[in-house]
Amino acid sequence: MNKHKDESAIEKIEEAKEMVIEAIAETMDLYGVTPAAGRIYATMYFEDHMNLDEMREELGMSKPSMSTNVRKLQQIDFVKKRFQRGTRKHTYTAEKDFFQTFMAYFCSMWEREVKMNMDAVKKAEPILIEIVNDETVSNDIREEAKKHVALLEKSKLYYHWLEELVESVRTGEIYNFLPKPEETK
Amino acid sequence: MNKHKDESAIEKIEEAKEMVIEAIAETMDLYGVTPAAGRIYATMYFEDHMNLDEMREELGMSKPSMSTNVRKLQQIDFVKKRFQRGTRKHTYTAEKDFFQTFMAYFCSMWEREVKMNMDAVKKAEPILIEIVNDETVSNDIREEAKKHVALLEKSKLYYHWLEELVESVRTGEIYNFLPKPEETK
DNA sequence: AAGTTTGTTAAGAAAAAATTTAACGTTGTG
DNA sequence: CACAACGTTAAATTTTTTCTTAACAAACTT
Repeated sequence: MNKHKDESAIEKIEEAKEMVIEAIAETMDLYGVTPAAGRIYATMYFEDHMNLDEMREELGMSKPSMSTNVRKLQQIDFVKKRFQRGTRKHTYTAEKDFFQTFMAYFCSMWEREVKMNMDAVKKAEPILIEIVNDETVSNDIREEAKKHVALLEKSKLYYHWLEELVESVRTGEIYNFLPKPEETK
Repeated sequence: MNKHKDESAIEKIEEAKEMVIEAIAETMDLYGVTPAAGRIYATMYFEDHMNLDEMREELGMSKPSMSTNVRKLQQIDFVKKRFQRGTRKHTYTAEKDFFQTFMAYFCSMWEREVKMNMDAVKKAEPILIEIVNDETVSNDIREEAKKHVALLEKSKLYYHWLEELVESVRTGEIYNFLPKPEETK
């Protein structure tokens, strides 16, 4: 229990953390955030809770930059605000369960994809179908419209499947098919 | 079959296509490409095949811009180069099967996430474990290291799960659990 | 073999995004 | 009630990314 040993140990812990932090930050572009936001999340990942000033100090960013980045992380449910009465100094906690972050992010993105594209398809398809059924229009044009309708029909199958994927992730049903691995004790 | 009718029909087809193109382009940020690249893909989606000049004309972009954007789309397997002997004018086809694009993109991204983070964990964890087992180090420091080890252990469970998800998407096994919807005929 | 067409690379310009400093509102504190 | 602390917004700067013009290399044509 000598002081020198302790200092060296602390250094090693920082080194180990830094490796993981860098990896997380680098792969977090998949979740649509900048490396800076990734670093913030990864830093919080190793802490129970932090406030903006602690993060600013740790990462050397300005306060507004922290503020906006943390908000982005909250929007994708990677970070939650911890409620604390009697003080204005908010603290934040990182979601440390990656199953949770996976679900939150991809479900919301996939849902958005389904909604936006299905909305467009629902508006576009009737227009095309009307042309297909209009016998006063040249055949080759009607054929083209028909091809497009077939394409949209096929795309709808995918969007429905994606909807079901979202549902099974949300409910946890997917873990019946792909069980979470056991913790080796 | 009069000319006026045909012209109006062509206009309507363009209008319908435009709706879908816009939606696809807008949601394609999920796949890490710019709106411009999204527009290119979405435009090709309605065509059998196109060459760079046709796209440039359609979208009013410069040739180098087309070239780089199409390359990006090829990298994520949304677009394939069509082999054609005897001419230098390459033509490209969009992958129209969204199940395919889903698989190509997410599997490759998830694999990258697993690899990078697992590599980091494999390097960082032994360092932490050494500290945990070092009895000459203060208890509170060892406790901290222990907490981090537990965190990394938990993350490994997720990465293993993600690996299996990739595998089941690649093999198509996932469709046993979540069948592709039937085409309504 | 010279000329033309096609696609890519290089360099510069334009556009977009992120970051910082400064100012502001809000809320707890003395 | 005035002051201080905290977080957000606004405006301006810097940085990064994207796009365009221009020059280039490769390969087909005649």
